[in-house]
Amino acid sequence: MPELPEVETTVCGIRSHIEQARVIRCIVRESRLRWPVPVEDLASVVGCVVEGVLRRGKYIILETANGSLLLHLGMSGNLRVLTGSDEPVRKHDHIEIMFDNGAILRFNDPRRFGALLYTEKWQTHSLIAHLGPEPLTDNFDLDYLYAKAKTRTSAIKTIIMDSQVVVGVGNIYANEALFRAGIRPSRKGVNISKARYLRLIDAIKRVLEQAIRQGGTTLKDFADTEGKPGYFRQSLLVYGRQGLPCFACGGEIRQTRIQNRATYFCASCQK
DNA sequence: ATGCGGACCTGTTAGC
DNA sequence: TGCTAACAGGTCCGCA
Repeated sequence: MPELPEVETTVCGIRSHIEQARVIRCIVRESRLRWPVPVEDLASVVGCVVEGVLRRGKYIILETANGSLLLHLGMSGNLRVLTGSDEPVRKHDHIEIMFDNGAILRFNDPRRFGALLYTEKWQTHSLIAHLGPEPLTDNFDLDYLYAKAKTRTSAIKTIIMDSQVVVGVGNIYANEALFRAGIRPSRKGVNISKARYLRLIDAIKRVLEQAIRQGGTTLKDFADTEGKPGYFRQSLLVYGRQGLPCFACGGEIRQTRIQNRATYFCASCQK
C-alpha cells in the first residue's frame, strides 16, 4: 500500500495526537507480522512519553527516552488514531498502543507484511542504518545519483526503487516519476545522460511532494489516520493506465514487467 | 558486490 | 454462479 507520501501522511496524522503523550499499554492480538512482534520488549516503552514521531524512508519511529518503536506498514498496513468512543475491533486489527491522553493507535494489516519492532537506538538499527538518502532533501542530488547509478547494470526503475539508493520510491511513484522525466523504465541506468538524471531527480521530488499535498494515493484501501482516502490517484499519469491514451501525446500506454513489478510507460514520450 | 527469484500473507479480480 | 489463478502499494534473504 504505502509509499513515502502515504507514510508521511500517516506520520503527520498521528503526530499531534501522541507526541508528548505517555504510553500506558500495548495490546498485541496478532504477533505474526513480517517478523514476530517482540511483545516483551514493547514493555520498555510503557510508561514513557513519546518525544518524537519521525519518518525514515517508509519506517515510522516513535521515540521515547527508553528506546523507540519501529513501525512499517508493509503492503497493506494502516494506522488509525482513535480518540472518542471506541470503534469495534475489526478483522486484522493486530495491535493497539494506548496513551494517557485517551488516544489509541490501531494497526490494521491484512497481509501482515508490516512490522512493529523495538530498538534502543533506531539510527543504528540494521533495517535503518544502510538506507539511502531521503528523496526530498538536498542530499539526494545529481552528483549523488549519477555516481551511484554508474556502478549499476540494472534498469533505471530498479535503481530508483532500491532503498539503498534512495528511500521511499515505490512502484507507483517510480512509474510516475519516469514518465514525467521522459525516461523509459527499462533503460539501463548507465545509459542515461547527466541532463536527464537532473530531470529525473526533479520529477521524483515533484511527484512525491504533490502526492504528500494530496494525502497520498488510494488505489484500493489506503486511508489516512482518520480513515479518509488520499487523492493523488486522480493525478496518476501512467500507473494502471495500460491501453489508455497518453495524456501528453495520445499514444497508447503500455504495460510490462520489471523485476516482476507492473511497469507502465508511453513508448513515444519515454526513451 | 550486484542481481535475481523466492518468500512472507490475505483479499480482490479476471478468466474459464 | 462458482472455482482457480493471477495479481496487489514492500523488501529481506539466500544463492548465483
